[in-house]
Parts: sequence; structure tokens; C-alpha cells
Amino acid sequence: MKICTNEERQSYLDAYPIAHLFAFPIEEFIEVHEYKRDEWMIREGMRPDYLFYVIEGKAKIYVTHQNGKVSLINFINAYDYIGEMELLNEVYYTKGIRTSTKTVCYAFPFHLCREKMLEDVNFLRELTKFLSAKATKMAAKYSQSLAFPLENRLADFILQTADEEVYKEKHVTVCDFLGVSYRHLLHVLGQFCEKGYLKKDGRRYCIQQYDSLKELAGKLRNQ
Amino acid sequence: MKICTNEERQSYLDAYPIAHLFAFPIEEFIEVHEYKRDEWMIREGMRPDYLFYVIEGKAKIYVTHQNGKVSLINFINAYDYIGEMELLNEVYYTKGIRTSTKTVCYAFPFHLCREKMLEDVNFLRELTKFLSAKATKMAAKYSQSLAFPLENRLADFILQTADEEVYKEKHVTVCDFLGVSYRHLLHVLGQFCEKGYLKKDGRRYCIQQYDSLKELAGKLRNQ
DNA sequence: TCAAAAATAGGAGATATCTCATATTAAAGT
DNA sequence: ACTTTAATATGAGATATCTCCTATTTTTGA
Repeated sequence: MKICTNEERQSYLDAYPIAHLFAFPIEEFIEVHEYKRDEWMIREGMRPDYLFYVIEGKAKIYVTHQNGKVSLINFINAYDYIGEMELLNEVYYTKGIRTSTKTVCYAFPFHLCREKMLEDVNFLRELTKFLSAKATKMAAKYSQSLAFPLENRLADFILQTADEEVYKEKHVTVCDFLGVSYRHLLHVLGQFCEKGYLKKDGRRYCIQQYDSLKELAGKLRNQ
Repeated sequence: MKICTNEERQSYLDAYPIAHLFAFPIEEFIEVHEYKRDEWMIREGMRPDYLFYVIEGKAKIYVTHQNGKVSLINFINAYDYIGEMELLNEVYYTKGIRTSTKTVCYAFPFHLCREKMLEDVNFLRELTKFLSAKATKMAAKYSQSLAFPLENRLADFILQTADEEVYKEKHVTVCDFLGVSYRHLLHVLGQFCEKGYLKKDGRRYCIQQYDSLKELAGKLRNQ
């Protein structure tokens, strides 16, 4: 991790203005942190000292269970917050955050900003929207995971992450995210190929029948 | 549903003061709604016109999937909000809310209160805490549901809902909540009895080995 | 550049969980 | 009080998913 200073810091601040989200002058408190790919921004169980606002890059939220299973709880993208739970709650089990690409964040030190932020109507309104989206998404994922087999959830995931016709997520990541074993994921991908929905091309999968996948994924939604 | 007026309304307002949560005079806008047991407060898919704040009673949040399965997403208790998603988001699939006991709510009409609430730093701070707790809980349930078999989640649920040594939740409710079939729930309850963790007593179950259940439930937690 | 680690791949058998069918009992409505 | 509906109970067979094992390929790091 690298903390940007001077011109570098300023150029991020210019490229991603954020003052409008706050009623008080926030810029002076902002640190700009640059994380490399595959770096732990926050270690599981260790409370962070900052509220982060992602301006570039991608990361993942992980939690490790006592039985050794790892859940990838969600993906984090630009304009997401990290550490807002710790900002709001004294007691909270901190999840691990790991970058999956180079990631740049604004980091607001709690000890300087917490009070002000919790008095700031602009920021709080922004945060409620972020949190309501998060809660909604989690509730949807939760109920879907219990109500549908992998087939449907995987079809949805493929459509959401495919780049044009090409699906190429790492299996290991997808297992953690969808909460199934590697073996079973491969099994269902194999079925999709057999049925002609996908075609395997080396390590990639090419979507052959959009509509079939859409139908499977569509069953998840009323929402 | 009944809307309380005059003395009745006032006596609720006196018994459950709420002005301190708002920076503006809220009382004049409050309607007091009384719902009977097993009444639908909000029908799935129908946007409500109010933000509700529960002051007495219990309710459940339901969503129906396209495959006919019903998920009981969460329980609602006194001091919870209902309709906060619709307050914040223009686009949102409204879940069904059904009371399980007589329930009394403060109802704030959106058309009169939305603007003011979204400008109110006290209320927003309160709401962020509520939402962060909700998001956290959902994330925990989600990852647990994928990482652990029913055995562990049921043990946890029994300990959370048992009244002294007596567990007596309706099976049908529990199925919807834990996302398993009736048949399987009974199967695992049967195992608990065989192992001596529970003893069946008519329609109730009596906890015989707290520690065994605690051990099973404890595996869910690092959190 | 080479060894170690991570990711992919698939077989085989176990188990968690589901579906369907059928009875019985309790609760609710008129 | 009686009919209808909801809840409980259980068997049997199907399927979704897991665990463990082993082999190959790719990526990573010193």
C-alpha cells in the first residue's frame, strides 16, 4: 500500500471530486491510498482506522467460518464505501477486504472525521442509500440462495459477469461467491455445455444460448 | 387495520415518545395504526404510502419466488422500521409484511414527511444504524446459510427462540425462515431427539442438552 | 529458470436436502 | 357443532451438493 502525496494526491482529488457529498470541508482530511492487486486492505477481525471510498479498482469482501469455509460476501467497485460498518457500530466483526485489481481509495481517518460525518446530512443521506442498497442486495441473495439450485444462480452470475459472449471468471472465486464446492460448480458448468448453453474454449466459456441462460436466471427475479 | 384517533392516539404518543429522533416537529404528522394478528400490513409488490415505526407487536417479512417457494426474510419487532427502502429508493420491489401478533405502528405519510426526513440529521443517523444492522445481519445469514448445514442453523434458531427450556415455533414458519423443506426440518429435529438434545413433548420440544446445541450453534459464529 | 503454490479437471461414493404421497390432528370460520 | 383449512407426521425415492482422491496445467516467486 502506498499513500499518495502532493501532486499525485491532488490529481486524484481533481479527477474524483467529492466535496459535494459533504457539508463540511473534507479535502484536508483525505488521505489517498493506492493498493496493489491482491493486497489485503483490511484483515479479517482487525478494525480499520479509516472509512474508505473507492475511486478506482475492485475488491472483495471475505469472511472465514469456523469450519474453514470461506465466503466471498460481495464485490466492491468504484464509488463504494468500505468501513462504514465500523464507522457506525462500536461492536462489529470486521470482514476481510482484498483487492482484485489495483485500487485507489479516499481514506477518511475515523478519529478526525467520525463526529463530523455523523453530523453531516448530505453524507448521511448518501450513506443511507448505499446501505439500503446493500441490505436489499443481501436479502435478495440470501433468499435466492435458499430457494434456487446452483443452476439458476450460476446462470445469473454468468450473464452478469460475461464480457460480450465470453465468461472467464475463476472457478475458485465463483465457488466462494455462490457458496458451492468446486466439484459441483464444474458439474453444473459441464451440464451447461452438454445442453449447449455454453461452449468450452480452453479456460473460457463462450455463451451459445443467451435465451436459455436468461430463462434460468429470470427465475430468480421478481425483484 | 384501525387508525387510532384522539385520546387513544395521544396515549400511544405519550407512551412511546419519538420526538427526540427528529429535529423537526413530527407528532402532528404521525398516524397511529393498529393491526390485528395475521394481518397483511403491506402486500408484496404494492408500494406503501407510509414509513412505519413499530412500537408494539411482531411481524414478518416475506417474499414469494417465481418457483412458488416463500422465504421468510426476517422478523420485525418493536422499534424496527418498515418501508424505509421505499422511502429511500424510487425503484424497489416491495416485500410483504404480515403481523404475527397485534401490532401498533407510527405511520409517517411519505407525501408529507419524506423531504423533511431526508433533511433531518438525527433521523438519518438513526436510520443508518438500523440499515447497517440489517445489512450485517443479512450478510451473516447469507454466508452462514451457504457454509453450514441445517443442523447448525437450527440449533442456533432453537436457542434464540426457546422460552426457557421450551422450543415451540411452528414448523411451517421455521421452514420458510431457514429455507428448508418441511420434511427435512422434521428429519433434523428427529435427529436432535435421537441424540438426546431435545425431548419431544406433544407439540413442543424440551431442551435436554443445552451444551450440545450451543456447540452446534457456536460454529456459525466468529461474528 | 526452476520449484512451489494455485488453479483446473474429473471419478466415486456419501450425505444433505427435496419432492411427492398419504394420514392424522389441531385450529378457524360460520 | 360441523366443515374447512392449516399444521403435524412419516415413508420412499430422487437429486443437489459435498468430501476425498488424484492428476495435470498454469501461475507465482525466489
